[in-house]
Amino acid sequence: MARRTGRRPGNQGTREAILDAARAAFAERGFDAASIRAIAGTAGVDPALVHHYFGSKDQLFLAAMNSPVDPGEVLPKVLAGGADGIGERLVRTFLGVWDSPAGSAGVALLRSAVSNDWTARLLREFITTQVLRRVLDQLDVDPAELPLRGSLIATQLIGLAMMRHVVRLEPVASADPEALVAAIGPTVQRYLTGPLPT
Amino acid sequence: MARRTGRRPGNQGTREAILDAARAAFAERGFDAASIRAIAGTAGVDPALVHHYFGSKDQLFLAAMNSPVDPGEVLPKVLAGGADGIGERLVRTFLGVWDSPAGSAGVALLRSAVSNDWTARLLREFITTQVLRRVLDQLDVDPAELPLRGSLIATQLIGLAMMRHVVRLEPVASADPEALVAAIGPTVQRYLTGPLPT
DNA sequence: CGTTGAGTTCAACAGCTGATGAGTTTCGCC
DNA sequence: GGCGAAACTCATCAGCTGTTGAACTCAACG
Repeated sequence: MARRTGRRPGNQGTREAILDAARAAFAERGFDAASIRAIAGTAGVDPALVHHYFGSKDQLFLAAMNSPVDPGEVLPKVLAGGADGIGERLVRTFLGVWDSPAGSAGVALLRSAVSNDWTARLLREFITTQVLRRVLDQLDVDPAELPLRGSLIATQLIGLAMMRHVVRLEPVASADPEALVAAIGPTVQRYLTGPLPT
Repeated sequence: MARRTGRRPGNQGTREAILDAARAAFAERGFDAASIRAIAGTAGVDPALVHHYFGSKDQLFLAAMNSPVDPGEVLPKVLAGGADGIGERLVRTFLGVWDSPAGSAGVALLRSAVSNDWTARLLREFITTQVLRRVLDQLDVDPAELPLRGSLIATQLIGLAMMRHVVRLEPVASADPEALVAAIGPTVQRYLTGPLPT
């Protein structure tokens, strides 16, 4: 079987070029406002080719988000050190991720989740199943308390990302990362290990 | 002078109906995604009438935001009690505002600021000139430290609003307000009066 | 009465959107 | 060389967008 003849070239990076352009566009304008025509334009490609590769705008978005985001790799290092000082380590790692290439995917996800329903669901599921679940496995937090502690941390960290990378409110937008770690780390620490209201 | 003849009826509330529909639409979909046609539709009015009253979509947005938001009224009560327990009072008042009619304007502003540049500028200026300035006047915070303290508070509070009213992550989305006050109040308190990193 | 002008509607413009399907080029294999 | 298939382009569709200008309705005034 497997009669495979015909053109099978190295697919010389145009697919990756489209994904890069898509990530940049989604990060800058959000899912709804980013247009396939503009993405194809900066990738130097015909708009129809985007559909040829990815089928629909939704699937293009999913493909652009899936590749660079991988909490399974970075989270264990944060959790391995135990509960002591985990707040500061979490904030430091969090800030690092947003300044990396994966950061544009994050901005895209965040921007899109605000104006588009199904991307918001995507963000929620990412937070709950990809992040909170792993924390629960590694750290011994009371499973009954984990959702509240986790979403409290989410309010602080998503708010930090919003102000620093989306709304760009100074001086947080261009503050030294370590200053933010020192200021916000204790907050996260308290949300994770401190007392909880009844 | 003042030759005013012709029809001068009571302007029977259609203008307010348009504003209400606009606030709801902007809150639910954001500035870009909300359409004048849809707004006119739920207001039971022809789309052209919206332009007749407000001129452009931008001006309609401004008109819809201006009426219900007034930090000059609620902030003094929060600040009057002095620095003791101001964190909890701020969070309590903040949550109250978002659950009031003014909350939909807030959601609209927040949603829009993420995907639209000039509404983001609007939100930034609202935070800095309407909120932080008044805090500076009433509380004796070192003016040099106020911007950083203020924007740290903004990360926490905007993050709270995002999670509770936009992304709707549970259990924060439907948590008892007083539980959130108890959990987040100390954070705000520390950002405002606690030590600051160099 | 008739004029006036605000309230309101109709029809249409140009521009953009995601998507489709047929057509063309270009390569790898037999 | 020539066949097959992947990479890629062109033209086009229907639908939506904000905005415009002319037209119509109708209550109040002189």
